[in-house]
Amino acid sequence: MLAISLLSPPYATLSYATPAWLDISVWKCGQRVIVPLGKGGMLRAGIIVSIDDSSVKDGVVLKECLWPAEREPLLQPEYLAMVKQLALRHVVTEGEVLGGLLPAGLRTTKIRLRVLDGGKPRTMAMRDVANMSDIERCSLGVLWASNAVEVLDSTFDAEEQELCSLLEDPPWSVRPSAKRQIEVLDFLYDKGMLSRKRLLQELGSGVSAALNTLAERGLIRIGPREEGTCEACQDDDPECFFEADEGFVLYPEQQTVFDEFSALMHADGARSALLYGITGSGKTVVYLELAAEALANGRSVMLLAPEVALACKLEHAVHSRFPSQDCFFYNGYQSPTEREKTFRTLAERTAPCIIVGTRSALFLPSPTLGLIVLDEEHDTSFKQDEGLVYQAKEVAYYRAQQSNGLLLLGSATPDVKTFHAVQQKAVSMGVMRERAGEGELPEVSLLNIKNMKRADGILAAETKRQIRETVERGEQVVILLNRRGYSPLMYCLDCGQVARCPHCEVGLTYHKERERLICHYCGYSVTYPVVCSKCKGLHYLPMGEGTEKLEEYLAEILPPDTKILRLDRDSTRRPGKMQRILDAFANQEAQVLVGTQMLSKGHHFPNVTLAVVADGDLGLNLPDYRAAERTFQLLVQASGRAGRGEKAGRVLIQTRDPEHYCWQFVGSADYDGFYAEEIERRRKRKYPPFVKLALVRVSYPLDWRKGMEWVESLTEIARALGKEHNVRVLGHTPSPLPVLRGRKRFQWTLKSDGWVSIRTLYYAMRKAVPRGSKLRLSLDIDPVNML
DNA sequence: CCTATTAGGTCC
DNA sequence: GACCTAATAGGT
Repeated sequence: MLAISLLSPPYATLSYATPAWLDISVWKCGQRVIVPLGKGGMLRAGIIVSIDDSSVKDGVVLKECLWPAEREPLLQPEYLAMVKQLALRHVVTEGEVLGGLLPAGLRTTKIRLRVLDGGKPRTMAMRDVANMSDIERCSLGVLWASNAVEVLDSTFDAEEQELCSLLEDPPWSVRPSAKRQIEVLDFLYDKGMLSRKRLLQELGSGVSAALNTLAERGLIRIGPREEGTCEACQDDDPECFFEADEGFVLYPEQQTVFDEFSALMHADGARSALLYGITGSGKTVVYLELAAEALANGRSVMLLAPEVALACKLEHAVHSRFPSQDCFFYNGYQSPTEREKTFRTLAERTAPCIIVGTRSALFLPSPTLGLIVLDEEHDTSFKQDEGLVYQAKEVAYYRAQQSNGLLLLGSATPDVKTFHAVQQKAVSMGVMRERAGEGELPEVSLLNIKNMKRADGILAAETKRQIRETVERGEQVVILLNRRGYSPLMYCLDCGQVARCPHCEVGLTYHKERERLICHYCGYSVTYPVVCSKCKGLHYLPMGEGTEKLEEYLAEILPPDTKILRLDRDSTRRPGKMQRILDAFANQEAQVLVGTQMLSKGHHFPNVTLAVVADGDLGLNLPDYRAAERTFQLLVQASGRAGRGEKAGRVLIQTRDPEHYCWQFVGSADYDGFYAEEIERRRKRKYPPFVKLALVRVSYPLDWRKGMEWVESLTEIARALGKEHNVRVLGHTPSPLPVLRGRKRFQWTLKSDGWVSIRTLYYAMRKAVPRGSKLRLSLDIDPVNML
């Protein structure tokens, strides 16, 4: 009997009989197989998770497993153990975990068998095999046993390989009457690079002609991805100053830390360590030297960064340091084909190698890992909170432990939880407090803008003066504003109504370049001007500012020949665009760079002497116990942007809340001080790491009248069980975004001493909801994003 | 009383 | 997710 986890709905683990048409030795744990499901005999792909002869409960007649999708199993027992662990932890099925982890090509039933029995080669789909008589299947089984049948993997349609990407930014240079073309362009702008197939699927096959026209006129490119180029940086990174083929001379501080960690890596048992090094202290060099050591011991290395661009930098560094070493690059933005290829290659590989990528790379099968590095470990991107929920740090910890390797977390502003673990002696720590280059830490000053009127715009007079002076000196300025678009609120001048998203009840953001109002939560958009839903008026007053407006405003107040660049999600839609903007700024083609927080991470501009944080409080008012931590981390990272060259840098932070406790520490980048204060607050208010905290989210369609009843009865269940299991249940409360994508949303906050009781409670709540209900329930263990 | 729609439950 | 079945509303 085979226990098989299905890789698509219902994602259950079901038992199947071993069929007569194949020898029992064909079936192996971790193997991909094709099975029938339901009365219609639909086909599903699954993974064998165990093989035994225990029986199922009475009345269930086992179906037979149809055919293996491969001869040797894709997944090793350790991998399956990890999947099981994740499923238990997040109270989901193994099928849901596997379905969320495997590249699309490894989850499909669309494989074909090729029969080479001496006659004319035949190929057949799995459907054909299912329709055969038992006798035919048996003879096919004989051929399989004699290796006369091979599996042809779902060669994706040619259309799947034709990737469409934009070559221009909005506004589009097409006739306004070309509705189809505009539809395609807007869609690509929103979703990024897409295959022709998906495009036709989503927009209807009617857009086919529009696609061709656009390609001909050079507005889009259709074709396979160019080999060897990566999404984020299309050419060589100017910062790759690593000498090929030899190690570095480490600074004394780096050497000390390296020696400590190297000893740790060779020790036995579970080991995790924190590399606490200020910005510019040269953490990457330490990672690479440790990697060299792991490889020398015949063990593989994983290097993970919070986002693609940073992972890309790491990859360049790896290539320079280890020119002849196999290095695999993996991230969620690669095409399914590309990801599948890497997954398969690594599943078979036994020789040590280096894997570089973002959080999703953590789920690649790999040869025994000696070292896993999470750079910028405090970054919230390491948590996936949509679809399959996981915290990369925990998965990394598990994998490191499983393979007896070292987990190394690196940051200048560690996660409070991680630092607490260091204090508890659960994690070792190495400290680097010196900048490896010349640069001195910048001088940080706060600017109180509490009394500034809205009409004055977002920059205080003093800020404007400093920006102007810096530009006039021929130096560069970086300005951070965590709000993209032109203006986040549009007031109707006739009735005072704010333009809102019909699906989410949040204000629509005006994007001037595209002449559109856009919902930043669900992507809904309408062309501007639009009639007011209440009074049918057409006159709006844009209130508040986003990066687009700030860029425009700066052009007005700065000398006319000043070049200004903008870096946010809108200006970087096209592949390679982000790198081009960063390069242009690094080459001093512009004096000012305006951007959202994507700018604060890891980039390095020697001539920047002033960094301005336009709205320092933006994060502080979020309904999240980590608001202060987040703000502190962001601002210290941002401060690191100024003064990385020879000239001294200054950082100017505008705030309406200068009394807040986090500012005194931001100024001197005093992490230790901040930590001491923050941990005391958490102890007093009973927040993690002193309790386990989870969020149960629920949502239902706006028009479903029974929804509220259900939520109320779930609260009762939670309360009753909470008392019994010593879990504090707060809620139900409307989510911070009470309506999203046309669904009403509520949440419960659960606090407890242990995860087990929280899971028990959630499990009971979910059991109360019938499957297939309009109610969607999900558990977020240790949420990173309270929205 | 018949049929179109929908809510609930199962899939091994 | 797709499909089957039972329950229900709405129409004749």
